[in-house]
Amino acid sequence: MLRHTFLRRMMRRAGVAVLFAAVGSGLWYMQEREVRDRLSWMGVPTWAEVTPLSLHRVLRNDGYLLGWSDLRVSPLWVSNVLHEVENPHAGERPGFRQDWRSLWPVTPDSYAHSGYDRGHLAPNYAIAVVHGRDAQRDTFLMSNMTPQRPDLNRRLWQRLEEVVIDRFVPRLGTLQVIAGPVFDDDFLDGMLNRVGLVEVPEAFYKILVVPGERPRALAFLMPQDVNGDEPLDRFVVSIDEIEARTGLDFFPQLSPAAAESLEAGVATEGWGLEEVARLPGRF
DNA sequence: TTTGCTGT
Repeated sequence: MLRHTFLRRMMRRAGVAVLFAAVGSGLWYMQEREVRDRLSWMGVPTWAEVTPLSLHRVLRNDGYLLGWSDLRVSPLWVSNVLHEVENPHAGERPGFRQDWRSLWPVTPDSYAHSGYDRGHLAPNYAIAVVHGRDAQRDTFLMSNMTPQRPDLNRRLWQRLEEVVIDRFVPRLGTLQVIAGPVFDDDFLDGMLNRVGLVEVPEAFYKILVVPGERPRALAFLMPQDVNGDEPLDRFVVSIDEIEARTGLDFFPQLSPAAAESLEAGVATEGWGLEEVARLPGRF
């Protein structure tokens, strides 16, 4: 009899524990979903085809999300939202920091004497202005860096980032931005072509979307090997082309019809791209 | 007001 009540009491406790775990993980899941929805319109990028090289873990940062590949030792995509602000102001540049969530030791020194820059994917200035100081600090995590040639990083890519926050956002309002690297198809080349442990991309993409009833998109694909003073509109591509080059599926929550109309073609009307394509660089 | 590196 005594034994019987003891068992029942234990069962009840176990039940309560399971209930707590279920509610807790349910709440965690809902909150995670809520954050992801806020930081990534129509869902975070996913892989079109499951291979070891396409796997990524979603790392949550202040102001942006990042898909981390443990095999490439590299981000595969970063996603953030930009909107207009009253008085744009960015604090002083914080220092580069190791991101312990990457597991692999990628330190601020890892790129030294490599000939490559530590190139931001989620940009310092735009994120700082829109999302504040803590978000700005998060853009300096080494997990947000990819090896970029200086002429790309400091010139062409910098001009693109400047045009996005200074021209496109005021003109079009809120923008969903996704940026990331493009890698060589060859597995062995990828294993050998590294800065420290980090795989060196052969190109970079940036996708801009104006969300809404009839969303509009503009996408760029820029190779490492540029002079830096090329007009930006030379690098415009369709989202489908970026998906083909990266193996990623962007905006997976779009219906097939909506995805087709947004991603299949190139439509530059309305962006004012001609006016900004040749603006000189800052550096 | 926006990118970085190297050498001291």
